[in-house]
Amino acid sequence: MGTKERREREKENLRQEILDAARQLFLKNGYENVSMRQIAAKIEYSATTIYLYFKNKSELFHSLCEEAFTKLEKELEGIVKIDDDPTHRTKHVMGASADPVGCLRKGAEAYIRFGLHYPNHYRLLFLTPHPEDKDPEFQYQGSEGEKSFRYLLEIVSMGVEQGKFRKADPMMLAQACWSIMHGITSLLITQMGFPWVKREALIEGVIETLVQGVAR
Amino acid sequence: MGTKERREREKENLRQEILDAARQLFLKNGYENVSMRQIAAKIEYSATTIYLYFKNKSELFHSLCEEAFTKLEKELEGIVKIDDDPTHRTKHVMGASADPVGCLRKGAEAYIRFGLHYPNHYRLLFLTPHPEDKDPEFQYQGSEGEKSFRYLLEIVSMGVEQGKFRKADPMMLAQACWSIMHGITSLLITQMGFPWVKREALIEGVIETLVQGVAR
DNA sequence: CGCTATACTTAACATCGTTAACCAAGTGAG
DNA sequence: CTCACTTGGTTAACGATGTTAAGTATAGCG
Repeated sequence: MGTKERREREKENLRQEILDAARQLFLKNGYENVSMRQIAAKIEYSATTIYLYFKNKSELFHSLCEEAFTKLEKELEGIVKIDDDPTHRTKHVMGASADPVGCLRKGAEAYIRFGLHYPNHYRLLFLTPHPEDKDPEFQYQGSEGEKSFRYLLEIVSMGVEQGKFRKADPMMLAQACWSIMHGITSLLITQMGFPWVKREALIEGVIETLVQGVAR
Repeated sequence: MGTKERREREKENLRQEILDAARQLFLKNGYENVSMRQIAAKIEYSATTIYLYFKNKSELFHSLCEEAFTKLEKELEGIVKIDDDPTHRTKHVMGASADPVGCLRKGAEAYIRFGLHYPNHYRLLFLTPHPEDKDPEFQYQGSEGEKSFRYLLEIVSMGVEQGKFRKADPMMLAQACWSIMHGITSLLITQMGFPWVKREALIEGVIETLVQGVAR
């Protein structure tokens, strides 16, 4: 009677194959330049088969986004340890003696490197307009993206609390920090024709500006 | 014998009509969501006529970009006055007594407001990938975008020179500043579903971080 | 008047995302 | 065992895209 489960397993297999093929193509060519037919060809199925597993191209894309966010989250997890209480009402950083400035610096570095290492993923996550994000249907809460942001928020909160960061609303400050990290990451990805100074120096310069800007 | 000139004039007229129609549509719907046929319909010509005036959709789009950059340039011009010498070898800001910190603050504010006021223009300029930007054919020098950046570079150079900004390569610092301005602008445009704090407070916070970060 | 260059259009191509209709194979019931 | 139904896949098609090739009307000049 394991036939039902076998079917289930095979279905999940194909789903993964689609995701793998789509990820490869999206990463190489970018969202706009890969068609459903190309993805289908890569796994040797007909194009319409994909629609049996994903509502449309956008949903397929979003699945990969969540995946990318998880990757980013893992990356940040190594830098800050968060202890999430079961009520989901408060969170606190492990080790009150941790260094917010150092965390911010390393977190920013990790974030930027992540974006530059997976430029197409990053593009998908933050540079491609998602029309449905305005829909009430779409909710940010609980998404993988939210979790990543919480890490940053924790660092900033701690910094403000310890008096090491400029006195300001932590949420506002965290969003400001994010926008700064995002600025350099996205520009380096999209504006490849611009005559940038040496990349390492620029990244270091931005991070320095960020840290100097929020620390007191 | 003015017929030749009249023809010329009429041709230029239609070119402008195309640009006007395209601008309106691009601004309302974004690059990807407007077709050559739609533009053509708006001016009541056939789609192929556009190709007599512009090589393709991308070139049409680039023309509008230059236009948008000019707008931004004008905006910045009001804040900083630049005196460009004819040799194009050196530039210097008028009034050595000018305040770099104040200029940076006002410049950043103008930049961000520009992006938020013309979100689709901004998207076209900085958020849409331009494949041809990697081609050697495309050169950044002399473009309208370069001129805008030069304003920023001048402010920063002056700041460093006067010892009011952190001691660092002015070009690097200017690029860092730009990336910070761009970060908040682009995120506010693209991530409309994110639970931002009050917009004014956030912008103020980012600018404050920027200024604190580069000033010494 | 007739020729030619100009300005524009229609038709077509290849490709896109997506839907509808179809088909073959496996499952379960009588 | 057989018949109906479900499952998982296909082919064909629709409307739309950017772009090119071929055709047409018109206006100006000899």
